[in-house]
Amino acid sequence: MTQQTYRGLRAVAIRRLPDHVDQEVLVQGWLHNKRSKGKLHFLQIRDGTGLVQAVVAKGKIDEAVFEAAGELTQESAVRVIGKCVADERAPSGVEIQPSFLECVSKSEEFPITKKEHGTAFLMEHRHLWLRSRKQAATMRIRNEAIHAIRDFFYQRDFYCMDSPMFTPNACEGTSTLFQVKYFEDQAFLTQSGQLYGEASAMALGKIYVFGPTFRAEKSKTRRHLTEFWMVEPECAYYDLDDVMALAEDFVANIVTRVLERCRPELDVLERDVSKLEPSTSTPYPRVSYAEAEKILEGDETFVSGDDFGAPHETKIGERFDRPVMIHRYPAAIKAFYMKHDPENSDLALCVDMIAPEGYGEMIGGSQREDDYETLIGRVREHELSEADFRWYLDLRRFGSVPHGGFGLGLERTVAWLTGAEHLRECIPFPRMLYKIYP
RNA sequence: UCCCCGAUAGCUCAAUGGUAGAGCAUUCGGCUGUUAACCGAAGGGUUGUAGGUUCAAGUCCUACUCGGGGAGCCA
Repeated sequence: MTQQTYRGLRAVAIRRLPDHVDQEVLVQGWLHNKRSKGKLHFLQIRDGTGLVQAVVAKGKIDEAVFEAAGELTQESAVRVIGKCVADERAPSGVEIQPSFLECVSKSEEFPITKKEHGTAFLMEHRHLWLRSRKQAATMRIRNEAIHAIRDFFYQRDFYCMDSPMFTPNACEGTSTLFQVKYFEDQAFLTQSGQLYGEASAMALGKIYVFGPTFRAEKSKTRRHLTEFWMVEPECAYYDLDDVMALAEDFVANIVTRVLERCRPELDVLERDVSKLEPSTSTPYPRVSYAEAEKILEGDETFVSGDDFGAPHETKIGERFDRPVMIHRYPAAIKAFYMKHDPENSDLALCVDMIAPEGYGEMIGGSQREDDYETLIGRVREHELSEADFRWYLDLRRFGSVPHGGFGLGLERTVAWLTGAEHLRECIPFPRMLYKIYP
């Protein structure tokens, strides 16, 4: 048995139809929309790979089939066999002239119609919203970005070394974590795989962690999710300059790949690709925290020495046509594991990459503290549990080397690539503050 | 946690304190090249909940509930 062949024909993906012009094809999908004009029905059929129209003409097909086509409702499942022909009048350049049409399953009245809907309504119907053109296009771009990420690391001899989702303690001790019951004990959902990534890098040299991360912060903005995907490369024998070089190569590679392979999707999303093109080439601009501060001169909302807020990042990001890397923040506002600048111990050897067009912080990274005594001092200063960090401190006892890495937020990257208004459109089923349905 | 905005037909929205309306969706009719097709007709409402002001409240006031955006935090 197979569903992939029917009446002697193998199903063709709609995206591949231009390769099958003047052939008899089988298309299996759903009715996206129908435009009926008397003795002519235009059926817009989608199958997840694309959209094609089938033209059902009275007199050229069984009367019963013509009638049935007229009764198809939006999102009914349909199977069509017919000749694939090129026609200028067809939206996709090709169309199908059916000789056979079967309604596999008639759809009830579909909640998402051709007119506009509010986001609250659409999110409530996320499971159905994913069928719409723009949402599907966004998901295909997300897919391409994921493959670009894995290929980038594979080609450079990085090993995928995923970190656990369950952790016994907070990684950084800063953000709020989700608590879960772990048999008789308490555990947390990971907020970063980095510390485990460091252990993996000491084992395999260059590694990356790629998985979901969880933040219980009560953030309620278009730039936040409580569950999101993060890629975290970590490399032995890397300093801050190496980390920044890797970060810009990495992002430029993703942008280039998406521009090469996702033009139809970017068109559907009406993304202005000229805004992305500069980001395909490196180097990316690098400014120190001190230099970034000067850009904000005169901004009364900014306090020197503090971290940049979202509006400040936007303001700095707008100065450049591609992502900008801000490095060497005051160590006081950064995590305990970051190495301090030997030239100014008040600064951390860290970098944030800010996306253009106000998409915010895409990457956060640093060179890590590799000296045992210094690190244990920091653990104490931050009042973290030495016992919990025993294994992490061990990494500095057994052949410690300079190392570093960064974390890239997948959804923020996809949001920037697609020009999405909300991060929640960049993941199939977003988890947000108080929102866990569907 | 704090600040701002909103809630009217299945959906998106309109309605000077005075008879609650349109487009889409649905149903019926028309149309052989539609591009969110179009044209004609029909059904569809306890205006988020509870109070209050008023001769009269969708509209003004109070509280609550739910939703949206932003701040902080970060990817």
